[in-house]
Amino acid sequence: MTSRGERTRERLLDATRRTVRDVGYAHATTRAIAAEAGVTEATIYRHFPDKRALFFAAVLEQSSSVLGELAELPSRAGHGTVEQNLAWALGHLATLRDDVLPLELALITDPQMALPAGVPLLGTPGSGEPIPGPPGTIATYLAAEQRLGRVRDEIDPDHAAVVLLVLLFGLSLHPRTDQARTEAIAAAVRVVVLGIGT
Amino acid sequence: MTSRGERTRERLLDATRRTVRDVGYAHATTRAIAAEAGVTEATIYRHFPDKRALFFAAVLEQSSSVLGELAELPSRAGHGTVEQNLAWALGHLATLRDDVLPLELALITDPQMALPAGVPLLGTPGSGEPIPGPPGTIATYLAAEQRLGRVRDEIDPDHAAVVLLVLLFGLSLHPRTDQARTEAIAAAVRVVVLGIGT
Amino acid sequence: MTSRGERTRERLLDATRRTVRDVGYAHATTRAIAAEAGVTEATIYRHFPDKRALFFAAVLEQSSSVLGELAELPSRAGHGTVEQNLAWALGHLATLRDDVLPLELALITDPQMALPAGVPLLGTPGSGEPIPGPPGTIATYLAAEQRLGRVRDEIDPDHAAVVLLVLLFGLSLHPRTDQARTEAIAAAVRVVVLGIGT
Amino acid sequence: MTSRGERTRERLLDATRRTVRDVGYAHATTRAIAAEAGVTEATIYRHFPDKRALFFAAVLEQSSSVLGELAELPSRAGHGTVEQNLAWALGHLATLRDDVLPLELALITDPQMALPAGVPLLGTPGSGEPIPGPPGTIATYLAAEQRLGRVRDEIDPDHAAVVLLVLLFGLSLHPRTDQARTEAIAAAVRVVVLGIGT
DNA sequence: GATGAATGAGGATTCATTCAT
DNA sequence: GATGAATGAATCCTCATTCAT
Repeated sequence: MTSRGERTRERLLDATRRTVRDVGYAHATTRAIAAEAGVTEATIYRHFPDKRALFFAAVLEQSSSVLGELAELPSRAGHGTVEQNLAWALGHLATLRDDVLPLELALITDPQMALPAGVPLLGTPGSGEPIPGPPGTIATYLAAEQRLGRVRDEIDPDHAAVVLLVLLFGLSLHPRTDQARTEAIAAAVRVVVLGIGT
Repeated sequence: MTSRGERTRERLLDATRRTVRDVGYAHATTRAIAAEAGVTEATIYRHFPDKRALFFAAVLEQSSSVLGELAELPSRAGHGTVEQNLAWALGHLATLRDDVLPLELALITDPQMALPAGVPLLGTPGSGEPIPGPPGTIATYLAAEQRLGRVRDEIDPDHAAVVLLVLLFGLSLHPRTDQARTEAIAAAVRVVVLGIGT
Repeated sequence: MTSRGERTRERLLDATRRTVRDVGYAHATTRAIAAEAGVTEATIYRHFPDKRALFFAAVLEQSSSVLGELAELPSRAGHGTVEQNLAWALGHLATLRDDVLPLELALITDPQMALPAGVPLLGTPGSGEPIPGPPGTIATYLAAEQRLGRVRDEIDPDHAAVVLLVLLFGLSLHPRTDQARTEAIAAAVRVVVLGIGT
Repeated sequence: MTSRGERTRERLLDATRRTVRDVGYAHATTRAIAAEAGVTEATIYRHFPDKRALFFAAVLEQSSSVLGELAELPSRAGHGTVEQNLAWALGHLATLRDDVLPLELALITDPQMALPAGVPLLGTPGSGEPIPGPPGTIATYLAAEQRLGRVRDEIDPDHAAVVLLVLLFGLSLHPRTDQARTEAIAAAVRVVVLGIGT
């Protein structure tokens, strides 16, 4: 039985995501968010220490559920086709991107906006250690498929994972219907799996 | 002979790009830009109707020169390897991205910030008409290579072009040294050209 | 047998004095005080109608005990030296000042903050009627000493009392250790008793 | 020929002093000051980096002229009576106090409000080095009189100077007419010069 | 008796923009 | 052609206070 505070907090997180989606990060002011949530600006500050914390919470909450499901990707190695599995994974992540992208962009764009530990959605390959988050999960999957002979030996799983995620990232920037996006993702995945060259 | 006004205008455009690069779009205020250019804020409004116009001008000016050089890509079809040509094209575009990306992101992120006609840096495939700007140029090149049998028949040049550009876009988000970036681009292009699958 | 309410009230008064002393009047918010007392802000309003009332109570409570002891000063006339007696009185009042000064200053400084009747810590001489509070007590003492020939005839006891209190007030503004303060008071009293001139 | 900016700056400083005097430091908001000066709040920030700077400027400007005149006090040693000279000096400083006191109190009261170097109106004796500002000037004067035999040998000039200033400080807290204040100062000075004891 | 949640009014500060000079 | 001065609107955030539980 969620208390009143719980519910307000949730309403604020929802309102934050909605507002950012609708008017863009730059115009997602505390005023706008409070109005969208049907509370006063001051209420925001009863639940979050400041605006940044509100935004991060809005992202993290949304991320964790999606990322949880993504974790099963490596166990799909050997089942279905590589193309299907990757399309499934990226399609999955795409739903996350819609809510998370604007903030991610703000994080990337704004040097003042430092990340709190965690949330490495894009990740950096080549650093040696196992990469956490989506890049790592996808790389692990690709390595598994490589062992099964369903992915070329020349491919570096880490690099390929980043290619795929970056692809998704870019595709997310084009607003589309869900239907169209699924297809766009499928097409892009096919290009990467097949390769362009003969 | 460039008049004083010309020179001031140029200084403002430079200052705009520099400021956005350094402090991020969100903090690229008229004050900061004017200071960087060594003029007063009021001077901005002598040369541009408002802040948006200043930013668009800053992007367009930078773009046109780079895009001009890109135009020769299709004529490279059949010469060198496909991988080399694509790496060259993307490497070329990457220099542009550095100056232009933050603003592009702002444009994409901020609904209030509508594009003035033109400047389709990413482009949308599947709309039928010939696509202008980089996506079109790359698609044209890929189609030419396809006719020469150096690109698979199953590939849709428009889709593939977007994949490549989006890839570049994503890679631009990871700040790196020029050296490292060139390699990252090369690696990504190889993945796409070879394909992941066996 | 102090009830829970009594104890909470006392904790609030303590917390108020402590908070004002530590962070200054301007930053002694209801939030800070409640936190210091280990209760919720709302609890304050269960015990006091508003913030002003809390502050006044915090001062009055502290004052009354000290002022009670000061009342015996006049009866010291003729005993010890004048200098000793005055140093004792001012030293006594100094302990009060520490807790009360910041609020006194706020009262003096802030026109909106009207005094509730009573609490005339400094008092105004020359108004004819017997002066209540410390100024009156000290004036009474000085008059008694005057009659005993231990204080000059030319001295107006009322004026001299204010001089002494104002002195104390001023000395209180310099934060010092207890030790150092006692000495400072003694030195100041000596100056006033001896006189500067030859 | 004072420029428009000069005049506005002056108006702001005036408005600051007036506002603090009228509504107290706590209620001297940027809004109130701007209104009093007949400008917008934003105008304040064209002339001063922040509120603190505005307040300090308002004090310093007022102080410097008065303090300049005080500098001639030591040269009065030997002329007139000690009592007259001290009354003149304190009377002089009193005019300053009216404008400066509320801010001084704020400075003293608010731990967060650090002084920018300078403006040591009260000063701390006993630190050995020559004391700057009013305390130092008065101490210098007293020492000079001491050498002339017009001030007791037992008196420590530094301590006595602080006593006098602190006296003034305290007296300033009682709002009075100029007439009444001059008399109060004279009476207080007489008490200190004569001494209470026989 | 006390709390957690909510709020309205107001705080200092910044921004893009205008205009007289 | 450029500037110094000014502004209105908006920003994030805080405070004293209220009320249902």
